[in-house]
Amino acid sequence: MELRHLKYFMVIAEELHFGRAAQKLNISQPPLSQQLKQLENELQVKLFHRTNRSVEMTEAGKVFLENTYNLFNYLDYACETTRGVHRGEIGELTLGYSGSAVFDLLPTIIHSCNQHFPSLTLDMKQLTTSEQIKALEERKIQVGLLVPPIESPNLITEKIREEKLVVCLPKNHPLAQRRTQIDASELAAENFIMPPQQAGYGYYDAIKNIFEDASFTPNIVQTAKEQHTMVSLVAAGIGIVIVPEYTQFIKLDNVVYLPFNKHYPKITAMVWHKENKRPVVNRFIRVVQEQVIPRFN
Amino acid sequence: MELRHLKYFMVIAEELHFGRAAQKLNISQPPLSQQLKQLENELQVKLFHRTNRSVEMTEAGKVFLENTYNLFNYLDYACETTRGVHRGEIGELTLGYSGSAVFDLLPTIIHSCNQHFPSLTLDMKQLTTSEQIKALEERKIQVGLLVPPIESPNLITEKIREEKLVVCLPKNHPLAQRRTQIDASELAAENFIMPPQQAGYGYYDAIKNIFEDASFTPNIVQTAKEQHTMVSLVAAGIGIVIVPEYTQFIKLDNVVYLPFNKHYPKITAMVWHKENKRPVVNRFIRVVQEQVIPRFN
DNA sequence: ATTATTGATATCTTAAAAATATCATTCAGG
DNA sequence: CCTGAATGATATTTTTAAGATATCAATAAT
Repeated sequence: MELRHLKYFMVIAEELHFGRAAQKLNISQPPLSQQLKQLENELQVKLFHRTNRSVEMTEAGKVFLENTYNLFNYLDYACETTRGVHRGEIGELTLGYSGSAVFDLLPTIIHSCNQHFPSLTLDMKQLTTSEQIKALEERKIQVGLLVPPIESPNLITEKIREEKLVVCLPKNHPLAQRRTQIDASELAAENFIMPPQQAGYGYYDAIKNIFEDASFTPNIVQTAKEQHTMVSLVAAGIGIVIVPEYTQFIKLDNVVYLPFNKHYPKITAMVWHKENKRPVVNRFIRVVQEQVIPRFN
Repeated sequence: MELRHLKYFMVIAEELHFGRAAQKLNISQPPLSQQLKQLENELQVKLFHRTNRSVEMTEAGKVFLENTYNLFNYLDYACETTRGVHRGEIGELTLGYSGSAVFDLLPTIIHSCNQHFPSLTLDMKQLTTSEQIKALEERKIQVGLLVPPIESPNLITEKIREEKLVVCLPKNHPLAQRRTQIDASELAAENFIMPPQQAGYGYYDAIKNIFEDASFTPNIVQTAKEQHTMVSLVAAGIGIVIVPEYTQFIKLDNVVYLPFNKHYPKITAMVWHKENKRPVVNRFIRVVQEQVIPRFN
């Protein structure tokens, strides 16, 4: 059985006339009779009662016709879905993101995808930069939002935005009263909370760069992975912490955020695997490039 | 696109190797490559990534494979259903029946069909004999259970069973005290309730036959279509009525049923259209012939 | 009785599927 | 770095089967 047989059968069923059906199919009548006969032989079912004067459907024919229509509809649907996947318009991908993307970047991406990429199913996983690099290599996630630099030669990095680093300190801290810009050297004597180095070099190095700029070696009293944790430790008076500016969305009663008098940037980048073969991933990247990155620059 | 393309695609997807897939399909490798290429061209979608060393599915290919499996499953189902309809194993029909079939015949038929014809959907309509004949001619019902004789040359009749006619009279009637067999002539002076003649000749004639046998002209005071109605009228003292024996299932406090001292039969028959083309109808008739009729004889 | 209509059949033609032979690329092993 | 095995693609020929033409048989309308 081939789809040709089914197509011919449908047209005969529409016309109930072999001659007209053949015309509609741009073939002559005899092969049409033959093809239908083949179909009936294979099914072992007569699909039409036919005398030399008239054609009418059998009960079984009616049922088979119904099913044939469904089959072709399903085939159309299957082809369209497949094309959609090919063009990257349909599909799912897993996005890794570091904590600092939660406040503004992630909502913007989700919103843009809802608008420009409605048939994307976006799974999301919060991971540190190093976890993301591993996950990208292992194809557990397809795209990561993290803090560069990254080493891997298999991964492509594209900068999304730059955040200023700010200092977060308890409200009752002497510097907090000033409510003005801070010079890094003023922090020389402080106790610092730091992100763990193994979570990723980018953020860690951006902070270390500040210390180098101010020429002092910080006194590190605690490490913490999550932004929330770090800010809570500040509130508890354990020490102070340098965070990207959007962490200011975390508002606690007894912490304040103050800017530096110099621009210390922390970069957030989108990263993906060089040898990606999934169209949906390429399209997602394009949507971020075209819709999201411009809003942050 | 033809089913051949899809079959080939599935085997390539299974093997991920053109040579082995071709072997499995009993064709050589080059035509397999070509057919797949045709499919990909028609879809405008690459279904496999292939280097000269390896074959792997694309995202779109995976989706199309899934759909292809579904398509073939559906096709199998469609063919099986169609064959079932052809053999008369699947389908629905409408059965007409006269009131007197309700008590024993109809339940037996339903039970037999549930057992021996489970995928039959049986619609049922209570109709008089004449209504059934009309409905059979108009193909509104496919089989009827009625009281012969019938005239139409297009209809085939087969006797199912014979019932004795009995007389139904009020408990306080003088004859009711006897509780023995009645001679028809004893009823000469009674008031009679009769079925309307236009409901069908069979039952009416069977009763008329009794009057002729006893050589009197009955005094008809009322007509009624339904057995229930007739018996209720007897209970109300309007008159007496002659009914088939299974009407005794209708038990009212102040009516009794008495047999005749002669056998006055009423026949119930199965009737269907001579030019029936629906396999399900033939099969139903066969089930009744083989399963139901023997139980009543 | 005659003719037009309609699906089936027989035979021939053509298109396309499949086979054969060969090529290009790549990777393994020396 | 070369050689050979593995593998999918390409070119060409062969075979299969779809389709065309001519014709028939049966039926219904005139």
